[in-house]
Amino acid sequence: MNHSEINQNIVVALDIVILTIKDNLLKVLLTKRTIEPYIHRYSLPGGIVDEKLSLDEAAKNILKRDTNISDAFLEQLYTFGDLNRDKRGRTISVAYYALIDYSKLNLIPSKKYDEIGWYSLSDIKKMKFAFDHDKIIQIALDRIKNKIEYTNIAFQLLPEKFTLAELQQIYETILETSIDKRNFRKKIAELDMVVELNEYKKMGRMRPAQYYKFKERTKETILKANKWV
Amino acid sequence: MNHSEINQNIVVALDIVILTIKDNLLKVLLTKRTIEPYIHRYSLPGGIVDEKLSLDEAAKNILKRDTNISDAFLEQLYTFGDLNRDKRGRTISVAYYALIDYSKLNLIPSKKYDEIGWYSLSDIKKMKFAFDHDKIIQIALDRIKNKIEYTNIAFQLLPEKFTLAELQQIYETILETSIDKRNFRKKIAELDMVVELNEYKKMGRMRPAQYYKFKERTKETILKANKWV
DNA sequence: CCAAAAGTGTTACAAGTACACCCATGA
DNA sequence: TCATGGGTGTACTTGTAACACTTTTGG
Repeated sequence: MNHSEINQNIVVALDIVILTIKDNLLKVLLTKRTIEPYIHRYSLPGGIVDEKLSLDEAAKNILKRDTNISDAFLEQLYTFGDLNRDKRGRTISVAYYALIDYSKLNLIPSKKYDEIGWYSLSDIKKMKFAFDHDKIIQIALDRIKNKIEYTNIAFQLLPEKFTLAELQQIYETILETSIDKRNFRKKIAELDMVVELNEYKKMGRMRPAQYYKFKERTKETILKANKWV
Repeated sequence: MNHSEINQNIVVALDIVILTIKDNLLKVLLTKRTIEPYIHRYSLPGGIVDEKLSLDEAAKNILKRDTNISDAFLEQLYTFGDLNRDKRGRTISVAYYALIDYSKLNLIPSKKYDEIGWYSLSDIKKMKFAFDHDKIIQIALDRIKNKIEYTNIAFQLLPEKFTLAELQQIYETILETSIDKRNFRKKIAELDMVVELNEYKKMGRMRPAQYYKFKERTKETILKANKWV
């Protein structure tokens, strides 16, 4: 079969679940659609894939376009390919998810959207979404909840310098549990992934908290060794 | 943007890494191409996605077409979207992987292929592949190696009745380790996922081995609880 | 009675969990 | 001096790993 003979009518879109933590809440970047279909519903940042870009490049471009961030953690999530996802015609969406440090953020409003903003999980429960974007978000949340357990991706949500309480808060927020402070610190020390700095965060009239930084900021690392079952 | 105005020239393909275990070796189903491009190289079963089928349906169809199996474990793996994957034009491939019980197998030879067959990991190392199919296989192997640790997917590689030695062999083959027999049996018993049968497998002049079956044959189950880090 | 794989428990070690008090600061 | 979050160690429980012998069968 020659490629030019293929008469396949599928549009390839790409959507990104961009996550951050602000005020101890996990938040998703969403836009409110101003055009049909699904006008006035919320949707993920995304677009049609430019055929001259690889999927990873296309994802980077969208992230840059909507957040002005170009070095975040960005990973493919899943490809959504049900029929009738999009009323306009057959469309599959390659979904990605990104984790960004809120302090690095610089939102770029787009003409296409009248609202672009961060919404917490409790906001999301009440909202109506375009396409299957609620499902995409749910799968992204499941993924990060799972992945934070055995990798160091929590890094991506923090600035260069952070306190151990801040790091712990990231875990608690994502896993929706509380963690014992002493056990947490013991484990982090064992993992040998952070270095203490000689700087302290002053917070009102409390004892200042020591700042730490990650040894390897960018690289995703598997922390847990495999056991056989 | 109206869908009909989109002039995007990307072909959506779908490839499946079909895995089984035979003679204590993990094997992949491959075909040798008889047409250009990549003539005489090995490739995964797959094809162009029919726009009238969802991705999951398309994957099922291909699995059925090439193995005549319709109830196997089949899960989306990853979507490969680099430029120049296919010399003929821009193509992305939504890859799936499947685990099947070799004893259920009934290969359907296709005109398109002059050889369709099972190849072990040691075979694969020496072979030349079409497209990026070597990369796809590697990612499927990584996935199953990881997933066998915390789910019951090993089920899918065994027939209804099996002995504990056979189950253990599946784990040993996939994880490429040896496991202590007593510890393995203890763990399997704790997981409460198998039931003993009053049937025994006779094997020459050795003591017969008791047959077991899985409690829930079809459902994928998460076996390991999440810890916080 | 021999060869071959099936089957079975206990001990030692590592990892995870639970838990309570002192410290440093600014108001 | 007091209120607040930062910072620390130890005992207990659970899970994992190491290890050797008896059983059943057919030839």
